[in-house]
Amino acid sequence: MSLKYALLGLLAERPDSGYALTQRFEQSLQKYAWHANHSQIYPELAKLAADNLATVVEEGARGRRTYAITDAGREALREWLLTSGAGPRRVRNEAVLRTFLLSTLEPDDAAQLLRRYVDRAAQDLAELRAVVADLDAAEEAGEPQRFGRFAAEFGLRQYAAFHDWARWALARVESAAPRQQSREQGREQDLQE
Amino acid sequence: MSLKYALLGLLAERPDSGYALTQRFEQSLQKYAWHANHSQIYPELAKLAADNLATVVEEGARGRRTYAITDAGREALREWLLTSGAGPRRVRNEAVLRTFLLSTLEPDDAAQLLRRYVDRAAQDLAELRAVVADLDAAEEAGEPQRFGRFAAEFGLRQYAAFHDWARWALARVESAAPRQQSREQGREQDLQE
DNA sequence: GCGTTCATGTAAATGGTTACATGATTCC
DNA sequence: GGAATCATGTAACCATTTACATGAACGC
Repeated sequence: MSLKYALLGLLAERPDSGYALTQRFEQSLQKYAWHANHSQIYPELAKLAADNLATVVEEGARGRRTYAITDAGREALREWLLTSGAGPRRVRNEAVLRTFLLSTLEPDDAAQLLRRYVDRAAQDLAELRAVVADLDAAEEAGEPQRFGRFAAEFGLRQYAAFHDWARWALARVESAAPRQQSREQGREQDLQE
Repeated sequence: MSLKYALLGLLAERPDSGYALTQRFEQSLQKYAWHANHSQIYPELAKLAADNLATVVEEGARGRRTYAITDAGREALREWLLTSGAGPRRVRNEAVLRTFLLSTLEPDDAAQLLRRYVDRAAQDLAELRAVVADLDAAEEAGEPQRFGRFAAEFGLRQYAAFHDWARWALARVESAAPRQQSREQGREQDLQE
């Protein structure tokens, strides 16, 4: 069900082809909200058109078909947003799963992984800050964008929180096993026979 | 693939039955990391046993079968955690999707929803803080828990970030359309002219 | 004895991924 | 003319959800 509304949401911002929507998915939604690839998107667009929630408004080169949201589509989207918030919050996020399970590792393995996470979060943060700076500059210049800026800010705060958490977790893991983090392996003392 | 490792991870903490694992899924993983229900978990456990990554270590009342992770299972889990971090980070999170799409609504609708989100995040935060306090108290008393504390701290920081984001978004939406929000709640003081 | 919780499963349908397939257009 | 990109689709497979199904044990 969610894919349907994700597409309606993207179309509510502006009309686009399946190809373009696939790209917008990759850019704005994939990392935080929802993922889908083209083989799912094309049939779903056909379904939206069949249900009169979207229509083909243009046929261009290379069989390109541009879809636009209809009034019925906009209403369906609004309805879903305003009413559907109550249910259970189910999440699937493999990266987070990995971080949770990391506490099942030996402290040295866990610390090694956490260091990688901290580094990568820092990188992600730097990239997003650049994106946000661009968006803000564009806004200064007059454009009214909304969707992208919200998403970027969300990502920014999420990554910052993750970065902080990973450093907190690393400190905990290191203080739990403050032995040798000098050599990376060489664990000799753990045969407590 | 992820379900397999999620189960191995839970079993790495302690042996449990399919029934108990279903509950642990609901408590610790569902909200942030991964979701699965019993009809998926039972067959997957059978598969783990067939692959010798887990074994039945006890058969109790009511057909209860307790599974434990094997050495091979522990090694498979470690392998996955240490090597699989590179791929694309795909996320499915309906709640976040809804927050992103909210910027397609009329400002008044969006503001109304955001207020709900702010309130709920505050509630979630309060609940988690209580959980964390309990965990920390148990730790003071000697128990060495690891998994649950990491997850709880993660949730805490995540909800805090979401709460902040929602308030930021609300301020933006309200300043974009500062018309009539006088009724509906009773907030009079926010025209800080 | 009756209701609740414990406990496990299977089947049908839906949702999602990966692989296969095709061809037009653009840029060089 | 050849490579890259644009553009759409289908099919087979795997993952997940929902619904159906059963019965033992426990608390009262």
